[in-house]
Amino acid sequence: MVSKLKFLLNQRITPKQALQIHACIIVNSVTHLEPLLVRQVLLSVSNYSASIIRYVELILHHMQAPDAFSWGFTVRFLSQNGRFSEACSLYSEMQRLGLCPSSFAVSSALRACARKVDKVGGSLIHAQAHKLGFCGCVYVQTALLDLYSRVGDMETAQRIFDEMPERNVVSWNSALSGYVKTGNVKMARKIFDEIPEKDVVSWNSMISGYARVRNMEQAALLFQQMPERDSASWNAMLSGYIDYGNIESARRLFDAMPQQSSVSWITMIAGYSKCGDVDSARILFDQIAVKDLLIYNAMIACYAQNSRAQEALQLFNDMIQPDVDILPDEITFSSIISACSQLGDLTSGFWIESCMRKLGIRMDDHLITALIDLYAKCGSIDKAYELFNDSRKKDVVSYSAMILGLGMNGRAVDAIRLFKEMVEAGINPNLHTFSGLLAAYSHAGLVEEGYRCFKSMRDYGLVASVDHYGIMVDLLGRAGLIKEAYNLIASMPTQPHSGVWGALLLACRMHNNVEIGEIAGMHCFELEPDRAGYYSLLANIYASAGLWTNVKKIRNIMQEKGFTKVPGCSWVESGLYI
DNA sequence: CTAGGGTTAG
Repeated sequence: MVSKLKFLLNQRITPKQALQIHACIIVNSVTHLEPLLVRQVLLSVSNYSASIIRYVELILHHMQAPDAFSWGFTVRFLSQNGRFSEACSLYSEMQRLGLCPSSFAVSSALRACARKVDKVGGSLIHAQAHKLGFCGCVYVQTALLDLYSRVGDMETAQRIFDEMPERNVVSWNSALSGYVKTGNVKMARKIFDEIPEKDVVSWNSMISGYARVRNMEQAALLFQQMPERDSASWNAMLSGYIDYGNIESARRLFDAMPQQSSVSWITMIAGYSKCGDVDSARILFDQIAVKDLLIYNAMIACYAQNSRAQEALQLFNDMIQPDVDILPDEITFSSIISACSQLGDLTSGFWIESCMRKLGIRMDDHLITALIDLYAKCGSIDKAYELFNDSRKKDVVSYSAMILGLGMNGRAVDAIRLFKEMVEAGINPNLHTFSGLLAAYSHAGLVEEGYRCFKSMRDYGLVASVDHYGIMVDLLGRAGLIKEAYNLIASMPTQPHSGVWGALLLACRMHNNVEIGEIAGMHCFELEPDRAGYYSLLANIYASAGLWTNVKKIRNIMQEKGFTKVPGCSWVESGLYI
């Protein structure tokens, strides 16, 4: 068996073959493998990142006594392929086994902590590197510099940088990107100007620094001045224009690029997604000759974020077909679960969960939160609660999902309690949190408390969005406080959308208020002329007041517009309410 | 090995 494996490994193996080797190891329980052999397995498969990562870890765990090299290699391998959590846990595991990490493993583990923005974990490794005497190694120093830069501790980063006896261009660039990431363009520029030999990465970092603070003029200036541009330079400009909200400029740049990379396509698709232009995103997507996992993820996310759940699921289905055969990852599933949640489709939720188990997908915080939302929206509030309670890291997103779910399931008291718990835990609520909380008050009909809650948003430094006003109008309107609801709309700092006026119109129908109902109706007609529901609501308001001439007028308009049937109960489905 | 550009949850 071992000799057979050895033979295979001396060939140039493909990912599929590597998988077969792995299967052999498992099936035949070859646990007495020599470290050398496993080392070769690791080296062979490391050329095929994405789909093979999970197996590397498995292989390691099937070795009898892996040596420090194999552990270190695996840590580096995982860290370089975006599996930061796995890299960190393997790093600590090798130490529990009494193996001494090399500077190789240390810098990889530091990189993993840096990317995870895990300052505590990173500091522990820092202390350890110190003890092991690795702090004189320029790679370790640069990794430390990068760690503190990424967690936003620029004082420590600067200190490490100052104490470095020798700096290479990577060290300079790490410090530079630290200031770029913390939004300190001034210091970034200072570092940039001091770099003895700037390379293309230095220029790119500085460009994205300007792009980050929306200074596209300076970014464009540097872009023109730089001696050579690579793909990342163009992409930095591209994402700058997109964050700036200037999709047209982004597209012009995209079309002018000498060569679009995978990153360019993804940036562009995400850009269209952000401004709601799903169709343009799809047109781009279809033009891509070779689509990888991240491109599928971007397009699926685009559908999911723009309420086109059905298409998200369809694309997911396409990508797992044998002719495409791309393995989905955590990010794919986050979007897919969100899509199922939008459809209120618990059945496909179960299917997705079994799919994830089959693929060995790890439940990360994003996935747990997505599942909480799915179960909560589908009425399985207890299952959602279970997930929430079991989750290690509760943040503002998972709390918000849970609060929203409780409110929707008529458990306003629990929602309010959870909100208090969250604030006491030192987690700051955001706009999403208040959408859920206000909706809970609205469902429970707690007018005064809801209004107080709405007012309290300011105390958290939050400015209510149109949607929050919509919920408040609904809350007041249902309680019959039509005039107050109307005044609230009048006091809005931004233009109300049709949802807000629609909520008022519905309240007027419930309480038969002709005067304000007319105003609300007119606004609705103006904002959404082709929605029949608004017309019939106003007609009903007139009818209830016996204003039959007005009823007739509305009916005539409806006929002219070709609205034949008067929708009765489509209001909930039509999305006026969440 | 360490640095720059991209995809995820309410």
